Amino acid sequence: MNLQEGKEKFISTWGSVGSNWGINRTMAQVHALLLISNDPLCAEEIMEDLQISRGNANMNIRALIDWGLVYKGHKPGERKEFFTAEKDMGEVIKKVIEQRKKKELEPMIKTLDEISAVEGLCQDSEAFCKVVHDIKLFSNKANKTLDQLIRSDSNWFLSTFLKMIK
Amino acid sequence: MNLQEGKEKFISTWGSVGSNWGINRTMAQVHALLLISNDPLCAEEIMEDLQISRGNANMNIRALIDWGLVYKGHKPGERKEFFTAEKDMGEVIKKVIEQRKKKELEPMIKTLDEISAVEGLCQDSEAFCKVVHDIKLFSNKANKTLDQLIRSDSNWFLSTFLKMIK
DNA sequence: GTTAACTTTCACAAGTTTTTGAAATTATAA
DNA sequence: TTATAATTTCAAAAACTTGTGAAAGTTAAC
Repeated sequence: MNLQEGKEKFISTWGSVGSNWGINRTMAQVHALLLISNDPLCAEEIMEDLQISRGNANMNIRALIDWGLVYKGHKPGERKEFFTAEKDMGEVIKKVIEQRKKKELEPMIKTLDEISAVEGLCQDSEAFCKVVHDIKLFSNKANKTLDQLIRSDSNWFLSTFLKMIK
Repeated sequence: MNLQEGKEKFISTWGSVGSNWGINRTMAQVHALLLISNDPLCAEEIMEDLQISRGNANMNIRALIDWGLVYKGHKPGERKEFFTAEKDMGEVIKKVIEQRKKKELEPMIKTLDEISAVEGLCQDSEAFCKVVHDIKLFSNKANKTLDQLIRSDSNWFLSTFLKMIK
């Protein structure tokens, strides 16, 4: 495998990993391309490199910026925008967690609270009562911890995280 | 909200949570239905309750059994199979982690190792070299830790996990 | 062994998500 | 300003995923 093949492999692997984390394939590929690029790239270069349409490139770059995984920049005298990836993996993980927390965990907690409030839940269905209780317990703790992680400094976060997981 | 509405809400919420964890919507709904049921259910009952076809029910029950999230059982004198969900949330989390580790983390580690072996990687592209190194570091540690979690007793796992995340 | 109840399979249908490309909009260098 | 390079939008197309139902395959009670 040479450098070029390595880059292609990295981009496609990161693409499929991403799609298991709520980041669509192209979005993750754009991120991967920027991650391994020494210099900022413009939309044109991204389209060219990944062989995708202008609209697709734009949408996914925009989404990456929303997630805080890509930054927009300019070069003096140039009109077009140049993009850079967040390369600090601690930050990348934090940003992804933040999005998933907001989209998944928080709505689930809200729903579980509503369900817990149902009259006679625990009289009528023992299994249901217990499951709701267990998941609530778990997700509330997870929610608090993730908040702390998100708030923490990224170096501290990654090193603690790596230590924590041994 | 009454009990019935609560159940429906739980099933649909669990369905959408699941789909962010590599479990398709129907598969997660079947799991949810079995989770909150006091007694084992047969295919017919699941089809009826979730209003899905026989084929669909069968495929998803099968997949849940493969993942270890649902168990097959029999009632004396009855020919058909009855299904029960794994209700220990520690086990549920372990099983999901196990699958994702196998499908995502392991292939990624393999690819990163191949890429690291590329001649002159670090001479030719500093950014690429650094990113591959960082991700390798992180994913190898994560891999080892997840192995330990998967191997550990589920009560120990959940309580440690809850403590760990504060 | 026969039969009927139950499970599995699979080609096709329906639903969902992603991508395209051309037109509309915006922004800036001259 | 004006010309034009660059970005954004969006409806339609393509690709992908999931679901259906009827037919084929199994299995166990009799």
